[in-house]
Amino acid sequence: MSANSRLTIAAHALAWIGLYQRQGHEVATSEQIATSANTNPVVIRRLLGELRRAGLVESRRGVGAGWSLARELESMTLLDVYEAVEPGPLFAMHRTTPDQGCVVGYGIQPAMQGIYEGIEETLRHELARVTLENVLRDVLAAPR
Amino acid sequence: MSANSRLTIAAHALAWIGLYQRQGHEVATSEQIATSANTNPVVIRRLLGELRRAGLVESRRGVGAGWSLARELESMTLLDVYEAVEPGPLFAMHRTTPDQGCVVGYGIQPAMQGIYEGIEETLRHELARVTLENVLRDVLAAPR
DNA sequence: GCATGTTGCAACCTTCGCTGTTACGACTGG
DNA sequence: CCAGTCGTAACAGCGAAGGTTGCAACATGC
Repeated sequence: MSANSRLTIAAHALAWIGLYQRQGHEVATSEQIATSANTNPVVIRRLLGELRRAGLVESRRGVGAGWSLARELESMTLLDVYEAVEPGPLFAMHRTTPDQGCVVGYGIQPAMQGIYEGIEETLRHELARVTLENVLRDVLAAPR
Repeated sequence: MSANSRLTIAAHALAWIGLYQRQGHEVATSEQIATSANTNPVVIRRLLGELRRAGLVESRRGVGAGWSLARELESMTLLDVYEAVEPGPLFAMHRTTPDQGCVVGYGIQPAMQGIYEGIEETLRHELARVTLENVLRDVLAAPR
């Protein structure tokens, strides 16, 4: 599976904003987050833009602008983040329609569809069990 | 997540070989399977080669050559197939090391690693619950 | 009202993995 | 020896994602 770091970076950004706000700051800039994540500010803005559409963060413009949480970290789960930044299904069907004249070619897609749906439902359930507060706690618990 | 059809095609190929053998044939050719899956025989050979390394199928060369199952479909699970054809982890870390001088940058990777491992374990458990016999049954159960 | 700092967003390049395709050697049964 | 099939390398095409640059939009302070 072509591994995708979008969920990781998004969690990183949310944890960073959350911690920064607890230290008394109002807003965090994409520049600061990008430095922590060692990437480009535009990448962060793109990701946070998707999180904003999902109602997880807010942004201000102008001088003293930046990003802030729209909800408490306790009320955000990895599922919220996952659905905000990962569009498609986990497993894909054939890129071209299989031979509908063949018994297997005809039945394989509905069969796999049903199986995959169950598995993705379980995945979503697991993601929903982890809040961003859990993530931040784990981050701060890392041994020096 | 960039969706990947490898697991789907591999399951298709195994179901096809299994059904073909039940119809009294000894071996299936990559050409036949490719026709059913509407793709190129080389793609099938590559995938089946990985399944052979995992001990799920066997191949013969020479005249009358082709592929056969190494085990019964009942004893193969989607987890076996998944591990044979999907190399990496489901979720990736940052492509570049985050800022180790930042608390979040320092702790984020171990934190996410632990979370992801739990989730992937659950995913593997779900995949292990589905046998290729289940898949073939679902395939044949598709309404006409 | 102007300077400043930041977001919003488009455009483009690079990289990477997968698929598709061609080609050809290796192998084996007849 | 011939024919059919696997085994595998090589390469092109595609799409997703990240990285980068550039610039307009915006809000705040002076």
